[in-house]
Amino acid sequence: MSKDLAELLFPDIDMDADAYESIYPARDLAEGAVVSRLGPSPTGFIHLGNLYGAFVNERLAHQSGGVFFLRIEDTDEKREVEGAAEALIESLQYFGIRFDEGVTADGESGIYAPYRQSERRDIYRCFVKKLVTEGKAYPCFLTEEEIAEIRASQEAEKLTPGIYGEWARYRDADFDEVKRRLENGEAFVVRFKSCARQVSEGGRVKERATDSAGNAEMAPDGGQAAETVAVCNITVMDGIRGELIMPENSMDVVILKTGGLPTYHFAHVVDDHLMRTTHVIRGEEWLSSLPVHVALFEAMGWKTPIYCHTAVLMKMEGETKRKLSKRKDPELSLAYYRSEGYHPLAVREYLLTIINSNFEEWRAENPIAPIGDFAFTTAKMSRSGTLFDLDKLRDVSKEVMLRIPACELADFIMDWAETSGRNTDELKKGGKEYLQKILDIGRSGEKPRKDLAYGSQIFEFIGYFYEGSFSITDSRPENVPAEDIAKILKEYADVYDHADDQTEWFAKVRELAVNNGYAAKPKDFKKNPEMYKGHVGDVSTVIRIAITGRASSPDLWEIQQILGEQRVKERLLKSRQISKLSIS
RNA sequence: GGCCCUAUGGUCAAGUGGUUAAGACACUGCCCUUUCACGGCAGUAACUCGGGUUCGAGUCCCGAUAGGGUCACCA
Repeated sequence: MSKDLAELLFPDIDMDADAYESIYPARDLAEGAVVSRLGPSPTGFIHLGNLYGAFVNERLAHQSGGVFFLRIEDTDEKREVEGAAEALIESLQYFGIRFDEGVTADGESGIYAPYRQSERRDIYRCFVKKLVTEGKAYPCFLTEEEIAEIRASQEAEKLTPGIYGEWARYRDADFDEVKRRLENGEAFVVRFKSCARQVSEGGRVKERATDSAGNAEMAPDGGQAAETVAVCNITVMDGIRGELIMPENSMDVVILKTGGLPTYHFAHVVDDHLMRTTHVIRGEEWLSSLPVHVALFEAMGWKTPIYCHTAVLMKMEGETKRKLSKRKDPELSLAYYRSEGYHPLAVREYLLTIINSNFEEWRAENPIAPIGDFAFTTAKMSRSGTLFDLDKLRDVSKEVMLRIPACELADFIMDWAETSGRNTDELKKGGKEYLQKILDIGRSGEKPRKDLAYGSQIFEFIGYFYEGSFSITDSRPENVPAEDIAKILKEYADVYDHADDQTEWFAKVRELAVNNGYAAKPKDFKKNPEMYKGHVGDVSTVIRIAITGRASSPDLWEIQQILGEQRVKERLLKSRQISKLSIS
């Protein structure tokens, strides 16, 4: 009977489902090797959460000597966005995610192909046919309107909405009716028969947890110790969360849609079995459909993979935390970090600090080791929703930038400026070597500067090295009289010798300061403020503003060396002219 | 609303029955210092609540509360 039904539904499928076992054989991997995958749907938006998940998958597979592959889950034609898969691959690649197998930028690689679910249609249909044959699934002719009605009435009666029990009208429909409807050209979906033990079968007493001594009764205050519930519970071991107790699936969920493509639930079960996935690592939002997946694996007679449900990334909105959303948080898209110019390594490193709680500690002990050396564990993964912290990212980024040689950094900045649409004319004109010198200011030695965090910040930070973006933005220290400016600048220009080393140079600045009534050292000024107009720092600030346009900058001497003698003199002259104008 | 997950400073978090409850970011002050940055020192600030188990609970159990997730022919 069921066999006839299956034949009626899928006359075109004549392949034996078991044959797939040999087409997609078990992987020959060492004990303990993790096979994981990323299964994005190509909807065109990639946010930090995707990267977060990708890292967990990637690390777990690669550090165990396993395989990490990319499968595109494009079973929803309605939401699919043109070119989204390509963009996703490119983006993940930029942030350092390496796949061993699956969909690539220009095709596919691996023997478990195809890796696009839309191309695996017949495989799914073959397994659906098998389930129908075994009486574990059935065609359902409920229309959208009918389902909406059912839902409305269920809600009115405060019942759990869904297709189950008496509402599963076609669950036991007879062959002739199905045949008639099919001949009528009616559209159908295939639903999986829930085999949850229902209340009508006698119900079950919800099991209460027992303490280590075996005492089942933990409510001595007379509270309800036991409660009758609709279905039994199942227990699943989650790789991150440990033992999970959930109600058995009681819905007749759709596994094959009208168009002949499977739903996520069914597709992932078939694929992860056939592709020999050992660990399904995915977001917490999948937790509630876990019972469906477990039931599906059981019905298929397959071993369930180890599920690892990661915490979601949250965002602060007003007073409360909220899950990152595609629509509302464009600034948390991967594209944002790219356009702001965060180095991929920095984003990677930051994500790792929130993925594994002991990463920061490890990093402190191994300041220069590559990320790959860190032993990543699911046990150290956070279970609660994490708030994204931009301050922390920036801090991490500063450390990461310090580890990158100036030469590479210069290339990075050049590339970033180009791709993010900045004006790169001057950058190019100045040349890479010039940029490299600028980026390397104060980065060597015991206590290197940590000025550099990300592209757009750096671009702004080094602006005064380029004539086009150089302008005087800060004003002189308040205690320096306006008439002193031109005088200081003139005297400085007179004694300036580009060949001076840093000590010689500063000695001259100090002398100049003293000659003009400024203290040689800030401490002298603090002790006797009435004796001076200010101190050497004020004089340096005047010079600094003339050279860089700003009251604060890295070491002036180094800046002057990089700018070159001629431009230093030009800027001094220009400032003198401006200050004269402002006096008169 | 049902079900599920989560709960330590503003943020990320150590902590697995006995601690003066780590550390990092951020913040504040001081020191170093020609500015800024770096660095050093110091400081503000936390176990959601109520029961229970125990000699002893942040840690175990139950419950409440709060936040989040999910209840589709979306993944």
